[in-house]
Amino acid sequence: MKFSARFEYALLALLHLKCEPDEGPVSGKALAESLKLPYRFLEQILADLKRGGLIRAARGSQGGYRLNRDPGDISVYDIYVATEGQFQPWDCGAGDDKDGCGSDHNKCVISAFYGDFRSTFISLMKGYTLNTLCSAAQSLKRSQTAVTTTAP
Amino acid sequence: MKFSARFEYALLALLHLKCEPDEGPVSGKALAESLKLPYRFLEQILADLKRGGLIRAARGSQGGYRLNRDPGDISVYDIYVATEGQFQPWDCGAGDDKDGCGSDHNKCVISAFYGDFRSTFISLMKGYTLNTLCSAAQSLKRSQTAVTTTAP
DNA sequence: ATCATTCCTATCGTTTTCGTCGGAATGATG
DNA sequence: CATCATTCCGACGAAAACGATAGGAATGAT
Repeated sequence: MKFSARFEYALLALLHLKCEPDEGPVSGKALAESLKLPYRFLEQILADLKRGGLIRAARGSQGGYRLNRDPGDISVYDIYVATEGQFQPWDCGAGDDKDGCGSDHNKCVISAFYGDFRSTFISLMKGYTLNTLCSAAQSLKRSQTAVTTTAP
Repeated sequence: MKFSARFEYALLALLHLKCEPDEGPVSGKALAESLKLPYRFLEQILADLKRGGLIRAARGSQGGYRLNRDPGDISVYDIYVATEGQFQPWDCGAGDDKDGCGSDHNKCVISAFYGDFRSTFISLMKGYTLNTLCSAAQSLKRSQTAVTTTAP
Protein backbone atom coordinates (compact mmCIF):
# COMPACT_ATOMS: atom_id res chain seq x y z
CA MET A 1 0.00 0.00 0.00
CA LYS A 2 2.44 2.60 -1.21
CA PHE A 3 2.58 5.32 -3.77
CA SER A 4 5.10 4.58 -6.47
CA ALA A 5 8.05 6.74 -7.36
CA ARG A 6 6.53 7.19 -10.81
CA PHE A 7 3.51 8.84 -9.27
CA GLU A 8 5.52 11.14 -7.04
CA TYR A 9 7.89 12.13 -9.81
CA ALA A 10 4.93 12.90 -12.03
CA LEU A 11 3.47 15.16 -9.36
CA LEU A 12 6.75 16.99 -9.00
CA ALA A 13 7.17 17.40 -12.73
CA LEU A 14 3.68 18.71 -13.27
CA LEU A 15 3.94 21.08 -10.35
CA HIS A 16 7.14 22.40 -11.84
CA LEU A 17 5.50 22.93 -15.20
CA LYS A 18 2.62 24.75 -13.61
CA CYS A 19 4.28 26.75 -10.85
CA GLU A 20 7.53 27.88 -12.41
CA PRO A 21 6.91 30.92 -14.55
CA ASP A 22 9.02 29.76 -17.46
CA GLU A 23 7.99 30.79 -20.89
CA GLY A 24 7.98 28.11 -23.54
CA PRO A 25 8.33 24.37 -23.20
CA VAL A 26 10.70 22.75 -20.72
CA SER A 27 12.95 19.96 -21.92
CA GLY A 28 13.12 16.66 -20.14
CA LYS A 29 16.75 17.20 -19.33
CA ALA A 30 16.15 20.59 -17.77
CA LEU A 31 13.28 19.16 -15.77
CA ALA A 32 15.39 16.31 -14.50
CA GLU A 33 18.12 18.68 -13.40
CA SER A 34 15.75 21.02 -11.65
CA LEU A 35 14.08 18.22 -9.78
CA LYS A 36 17.25 16.19 -9.31
CA LEU A 37 15.64 13.10 -10.75
CA PRO A 38 17.10 10.46 -13.08
CA TYR A 39 16.73 11.81 -16.57
CA ARG A 40 15.92 8.66 -18.50
CA PHE A 41 13.42 7.48 -15.94
CA LEU A 42 11.68 10.83 -15.87
CA GLU A 43 11.37 10.70 -19.63
CA GLN A 44 9.35 7.51 -19.37
CA ILE A 45 7.03 9.12 -16.88
CA LEU A 46 6.59 12.18 -19.07
CA ALA A 47 5.66 9.84 -21.89
CA ASP A 48 2.95 8.37 -19.63
CA LEU A 49 1.65 11.82 -18.90
CA LYS A 50 1.58 12.62 -22.56
CA ARG A 51 -0.35 9.47 -23.39
CA GLY A 52 -2.78 10.46 -20.67
CA GLY A 53 -3.31 13.80 -22.33
CA LEU A 54 -2.02 15.81 -19.37
CA ILE A 55 0.94 17.35 -21.15
CA ARG A 56 1.97 17.86 -24.71
CA ALA A 57 5.44 17.55 -26.16
CA ALA A 58 7.39 19.19 -28.93
CA ARG A 59 10.33 17.42 -30.48
CA GLY A 60 13.59 18.72 -31.81
CA SER A 61 15.59 21.72 -30.81
CA GLN A 62 13.72 24.21 -28.65
CA GLY A 63 11.28 21.44 -27.91
CA GLY A 64 10.06 20.21 -24.57
CA TYR A 65 6.97 19.68 -22.49
CA ARG A 66 4.14 21.89 -21.36
CA LEU A 67 0.73 21.40 -19.84
CA ASN A 68 -1.99 20.36 -22.19
CA ARG A 69 -4.99 21.38 -20.08
CA ASP A 70 -6.02 24.00 -17.62
CA PRO A 71 -4.20 23.28 -14.33
CA GLY A 72 -7.51 23.43 -12.54
CA ASP A 73 -8.63 20.58 -14.73
CA ILE A 74 -5.72 18.25 -13.93
CA SER A 75 -6.57 16.30 -10.80
CA VAL A 76 -4.29 14.13 -8.75
CA TYR A 77 -6.49 11.25 -9.76
CA ASP A 78 -5.76 11.92 -13.41
CA ILE A 79 -2.08 11.80 -12.58
CA TYR A 80 -2.50 8.57 -10.70
CA VAL A 81 -4.29 6.90 -13.56
CA ALA A 82 -1.77 8.14 -16.11
CA THR A 83 1.18 6.76 -14.18
CA GLU A 84 -0.14 3.67 -12.41
CA GLY A 85 -3.20 2.77 -14.40
CA GLN A 86 -6.69 2.22 -13.12
CA PHE A 87 -6.92 2.29 -9.34
CA GLN A 88 -7.92 -1.21 -8.27
CA PRO A 89 -6.26 -2.04 -4.97
CA TRP A 90 -7.17 -5.68 -4.97
CA ASP A 91 -7.33 -8.57 -7.39
CA CYS A 92 -11.02 -9.25 -7.65
CA GLY A 93 -11.15 -13.01 -8.23
CA ALA A 94 -10.23 -12.55 -11.84
CA GLY A 95 -10.23 -16.21 -12.65
CA ASP A 96 -10.28 -17.45 -9.09
CA ASP A 97 -13.75 -18.83 -9.44
CA LYS A 98 -16.64 -18.67 -11.84
CA ASP A 99 -18.39 -16.12 -9.67
CA GLY A 100 -16.33 -13.46 -8.00
CA CYS A 101 -16.63 -14.70 -4.45
CA GLY A 102 -17.20 -18.39 -4.87
CA SER A 103 -19.23 -19.73 -2.00
CA ASP A 104 -17.45 -17.58 0.52
CA HIS A 105 -19.63 -14.71 1.60
CA ASN A 106 -16.77 -13.24 3.57
CA LYS A 107 -14.93 -12.63 0.34
CA CYS A 108 -17.90 -10.68 -0.95
CA VAL A 109 -17.89 -8.56 2.16
CA ILE A 110 -14.21 -7.84 1.80
CA SER A 111 -14.77 -6.85 -1.80
CA ALA A 112 -17.45 -4.48 -0.60
CA PHE A 113 -15.02 -2.91 1.79
CA TYR A 114 -12.48 -2.58 -0.98
CA GLY A 115 -15.07 -0.90 -3.15
CA ASP A 116 -15.81 1.60 -0.45
CA PHE A 117 -12.13 2.23 -0.03
CA ARG A 118 -11.73 2.72 -3.73
CA SER A 119 -14.51 5.25 -4.18
CA THR A 120 -13.39 7.25 -1.19
CA PHE A 121 -9.88 7.31 -2.55
CA ILE A 122 -10.99 8.42 -5.98
CA SER A 123 -13.12 11.29 -4.77
CA LEU A 124 -10.37 12.45 -2.47
CA MET A 125 -7.88 12.51 -5.31
CA LYS A 126 -10.27 14.26 -7.61
CA GLY A 127 -10.53 17.02 -5.05
CA TYR A 128 -6.90 17.98 -5.53
CA THR A 129 -5.85 19.74 -8.71
CA LEU A 130 -2.61 21.27 -9.86
CA ASN A 131 -4.04 24.66 -8.91
CA THR A 132 -4.86 23.49 -5.41
CA LEU A 133 -1.40 22.11 -4.84
CA CYS A 134 0.47 24.95 -6.46
CA SER A 135 -1.26 27.66 -4.48
CA ALA A 136 -0.56 25.68 -1.33
CA ALA A 137 3.09 25.55 -2.26
CA GLN A 138 3.21 29.28 -2.91
CA SER A 139 1.60 30.23 0.36
CA LEU A 140 4.07 27.91 2.02
CA LYS A 141 6.91 29.70 0.28
CA ARG A 142 5.61 33.09 1.35
CA SER A 143 5.33 32.10 4.97
CA GLN A 144 8.83 30.67 4.99
CA THR A 145 10.53 33.67 3.40
CA ALA A 146 8.55 35.85 5.82
CA VAL A 147 10.01 33.91 8.70
CA THR A 148 13.57 33.92 7.42
CA THR A 149 13.53 37.62 6.54
CA THR A 150 11.96 38.58 9.84
CA ALA A 151 14.68 36.80 11.75
CA PRO A 152 17.42 39.23 12.83
CA MET B 1 -1.12 0.82 -4.22
CA LYS B 2 -2.46 -2.61 -3.46
CA PHE B 3 -3.63 -4.54 -0.47
CA SER B 4 -1.39 -7.45 0.28
CA ALA B 5 -2.42 -11.06 0.49
CA ARG B 6 -1.38 -11.05 4.14
CA PHE B 7 -3.98 -8.43 4.86
CA GLU B 8 -6.73 -10.19 2.97
CA TYR B 9 -5.93 -13.56 4.51
CA ALA B 10 -5.98 -11.96 7.93
CA LEU B 11 -9.42 -10.53 7.27
CA LEU B 12 -10.70 -13.91 6.15
CA ALA B 13 -9.22 -15.69 9.14
CA LEU B 14 -10.61 -13.23 11.64
CA LEU B 15 -14.01 -13.26 10.02
CA HIS B 16 -13.97 -17.01 10.26
CA LEU B 17 -13.06 -16.90 13.93
CA LYS B 18 -15.83 -14.43 14.60
CA CYS B 19 -18.62 -15.62 12.35
CA GLU B 20 -18.37 -19.38 12.56
CA PRO B 21 -20.06 -20.57 15.71
CA ASP B 22 -17.36 -23.03 16.67
CA GLU B 23 -16.78 -23.67 20.29
CA GLY B 24 -13.22 -23.64 21.44
CA PRO B 25 -10.08 -22.58 19.65
CA VAL B 26 -9.50 -23.29 15.97
CA SER B 27 -6.17 -24.73 14.91
CA GLY B 28 -4.14 -23.16 12.16
CA LYS B 29 -4.45 -26.26 10.08
CA ALA B 30 -8.22 -26.36 10.33
CA LEU B 31 -8.37 -22.69 9.49
CA ALA B 32 -6.18 -23.15 6.44
CA GLU B 33 -8.37 -25.97 5.19
CA SER B 34 -11.60 -24.07 5.69
CA LEU B 35 -10.30 -21.02 3.91
CA LYS B 36 -8.30 -22.99 1.32
CA LEU B 37 -5.17 -21.03 2.09
CA PRO B 38 -1.56 -22.22 2.33
CA TYR B 39 -1.11 -23.51 5.87
CA ARG B 40 2.41 -22.38 6.61
CA PHE B 41 1.84 -18.93 5.22
CA LEU B 42 -1.34 -18.50 7.20
CA GLU B 43 0.52 -19.45 10.34
CA GLN B 44 2.85 -16.52 9.87
CA ILE B 45 -0.07 -14.19 9.51
CA LEU B 46 -1.75 -15.59 12.60
CA ALA B 47 1.49 -14.92 14.45
CA ASP B 48 1.28 -11.30 13.34
CA LEU B 49 -2.26 -11.06 14.59
CA LYS B 50 -1.21 -12.50 17.89
CA ARG B 51 1.63 -10.04 18.27
CA GLY B 52 -0.88 -7.31 17.53
CA GLY B 53 -3.07 -8.54 20.35
CA LEU B 54 -6.02 -9.32 18.11
CA ILE B 55 -6.09 -13.05 18.77
CA ARG B 56 -4.67 -15.33 21.39
CA ALA B 57 -3.20 -18.74 20.88
CA ALA B 58 -3.00 -21.95 22.84
CA ARG B 59 -0.30 -24.44 22.08
CA GLY B 60 -0.32 -28.16 22.20
CA SER B 61 -3.09 -30.61 21.61
CA GLN B 62 -6.55 -29.08 21.61
CA GLY B 63 -4.85 -25.77 21.09
CA GLY B 64 -5.55 -23.17 18.46
CA TYR B 65 -6.56 -19.58 17.97
CA ARG B 66 -9.43 -17.46 19.17
CA LEU B 67 -10.24 -13.78 19.30
CA ASN B 68 -8.63 -11.83 22.06
CA ARG B 69 -10.94 -8.82 22.08
CA ASP B 70 -14.54 -7.95 21.50
CA PRO B 71 -15.20 -8.19 17.74
CA GLY B 72 -16.67 -4.72 17.85
CA ASP B 73 -13.33 -3.53 19.10
CA ILE B 74 -11.26 -5.03 16.28
CA SER B 75 -11.18 -2.58 13.42
CA VAL B 76 -9.93 -3.15 9.92
CA TYR B 77 -7.27 -0.60 10.71
CA ASP B 78 -6.03 -2.73 13.58
CA ILE B 79 -5.78 -5.63 11.17
CA TYR B 80 -3.93 -3.56 8.65
CA VAL B 81 -1.39 -2.39 11.18
CA ALA B 82 -0.89 -5.88 12.53
CA THR B 83 -0.17 -7.36 9.11
CA GLU B 84 1.45 -4.55 7.15
CA GLY B 85 2.71 -2.23 9.83
CA GLN B 86 1.98 1.44 10.20
CA PHE B 87 -0.01 2.88 7.30
CA GLN B 88 2.49 5.26 5.70
CA PRO B 89 1.99 5.24 1.95
CA TRP B 90 5.10 7.23 1.16
CA ASP B 91 8.71 7.49 2.23
CA CYS B 92 8.90 10.84 3.92
CA GLY B 93 12.45 11.90 3.15
CA ALA B 94 13.78 9.65 5.86
CA GLY B 95 17.39 10.51 5.22
CA ASP B 96 16.85 12.27 1.91
CA ASP B 97 17.74 15.60 3.39
CA LYS B 98 18.29 17.18 6.74
CA ASP B 99 14.83 18.66 6.70
CA GLY B 100 12.03 16.62 5.24
CA CYS B 101 11.47 18.58 2.10
CA GLY B 102 14.83 20.18 1.40
CA SER B 103 14.38 23.43 -0.43
CA ASP B 104 11.60 22.07 -2.59
CA HIS B 105 8.29 23.40 -1.42
CA ASN B 106 6.48 21.17 -3.85
CA LYS B 107 7.70 18.19 -1.88
CA CYS B 108 6.15 19.66 1.22
CA VAL B 109 2.89 20.08 -0.58
CA ILE B 110 2.94 16.51 -1.75
CA SER B 111 3.63 15.39 1.79
CA ALA B 112 0.63 17.39 2.89
CA PHE B 113 -1.50 15.62 0.33
CA TYR B 114 -0.19 12.28 1.50
CA GLY B 115 -1.02 13.22 5.05
CA ASP B 116 -4.57 14.04 4.09
CA PHE B 117 -4.82 10.78 2.23
CA ARG B 118 -3.48 8.92 5.21
CA SER B 119 -5.84 10.36 7.78
CA THR B 120 -8.84 9.88 5.53
CA PHE B 121 -8.16 6.23 5.16
CA ILE B 122 -7.28 5.58 8.71
CA SER B 123 -10.64 6.89 9.77
CA LEU B 124 -12.32 4.89 7.02
CA MET B 125 -10.64 1.71 8.17
CA LYS B 126 -11.42 2.43 11.77
CA GLY B 127 -15.08 2.62 10.82
CA TYR B 128 -15.15 -1.05 9.89
CA THR B 129 -15.03 -3.64 12.64
CA LEU B 130 -15.35 -7.38 12.67
CA ASN B 131 -18.93 -6.93 13.79
CA THR B 132 -19.71 -4.65 10.88
CA LEU B 133 -18.27 -7.02 8.35
CA CYS B 134 -19.70 -10.16 9.85
CA SER B 135 -23.23 -8.86 10.02
CA ALA B 136 -22.91 -7.74 6.43
CA ALA B 137 -21.84 -11.22 5.47
CA GLN B 138 -24.71 -12.76 7.30
CA SER B 139 -27.35 -10.56 5.75
CA LEU B 140 -25.76 -11.38 2.43
CA LYS B 141 -26.10 -15.05 3.20
CA ARG B 142 -29.72 -14.67 4.18
CA SER B 143 -30.64 -12.85 0.99
CA GLN B 144 -28.90 -15.44 -1.15
CA THR B 145 -30.51 -18.46 0.49
CA ALA B 146 -33.82 -16.62 0.24
CA VAL B 147 -33.30 -16.28 -3.50
CA THR B 148 -32.23 -19.85 -4.06
CA THR B 149 -34.98 -21.35 -1.91
CA THR B 150 -37.63 -19.13 -3.47
CA ALA B 151 -36.68 -20.29 -6.92
CA PRO B 152 -38.94 -23.18 -8.05
C1' DA C 1 5.99 -40.67 26.27
C1' DT C 2 3.44 -39.18 22.58
C1' DC C 3 1.25 -36.36 19.67
C1' DA C 4 -0.80 -32.03 18.08
C1' DT C 5 -0.05 -27.72 18.07
C1' DT C 6 2.18 -22.92 18.05
C1' DC C 7 6.42 -20.58 17.25
C1' DC C 8 10.88 -19.07 15.09
C1' DT C 9 13.80 -18.38 11.22
C1' DA C 10 15.79 -19.32 6.87
C1' DT C 11 15.17 -19.90 2.10
C1' DC C 12 13.26 -19.91 -2.61
C1' DG C 13 10.95 -18.37 -6.78
C1' DT C 14 8.31 -14.96 -8.91
C1' DT C 15 6.81 -10.52 -9.79
C1' DT C 16 7.17 -5.67 -9.47
C1' DT C 17 9.66 -1.60 -9.35
C1' DC C 18 13.38 1.58 -10.25
C1' DG C 19 16.67 2.91 -13.08
C1' DT C 20 20.01 2.52 -17.24
C1' DC C 21 20.98 2.20 -21.98
C1' DG C 22 21.33 2.30 -27.19
C1' DG C 23 19.49 4.07 -30.78
C1' DA C 24 15.64 5.60 -33.99
C1' DA C 25 12.45 9.49 -35.30
C1' DT C 26 11.65 14.30 -35.44
C1' DG C 27 12.27 18.98 -36.03
C1' DA C 28 14.48 23.67 -35.62
C1' DT C 29 18.51 26.22 -37.06
C1' DG C 30 22.27 27.74 -39.90
C1' DC D 1 21.70 19.66 -46.53
C1' DA D 2 24.26 18.92 -42.10
C1' DT D 3 23.95 19.35 -37.37
C1' DC D 4 22.30 19.27 -33.06
C1' DA D 5 18.80 18.97 -29.48
C1' DT D 6 15.07 16.82 -28.39
C1' DT D 7 11.21 13.32 -27.87
C1' DC D 8 10.22 8.55 -28.49
C1' DC D 9 10.66 3.35 -28.29
C1' DG D 10 11.95 -1.01 -26.53
C1' DA D 11 15.17 -3.89 -24.21
C1' DC D 12 17.77 -4.86 -20.28
C1' DG D 13 19.48 -5.22 -15.34
C1' DA D 14 19.66 -4.80 -10.43
C1' DA D 15 17.27 -4.77 -6.40
C1' DA D 16 13.48 -5.01 -3.57
C1' DA D 17 8.88 -6.79 -2.29
C1' DC D 18 5.93 -10.53 -2.04
C1' DG D 19 3.95 -15.11 -1.76
C1' DA D 20 4.91 -19.36 -0.35
C1' DT D 21 7.64 -23.41 1.41
C1' DA D 22 10.42 -25.77 4.81
C1' DG D 23 12.91 -27.59 8.97
C1' DG D 24 12.81 -27.93 13.35
C1' DA D 25 12.43 -26.13 18.31
C1' DA D 26 9.17 -25.15 22.19
C1' DT D 27 5.03 -26.16 24.46
C1' DG D 28 1.25 -28.41 26.43
C1' DA D 29 -2.75 -31.75 26.83
C1' DT D 30 -3.68 -36.57 27.18
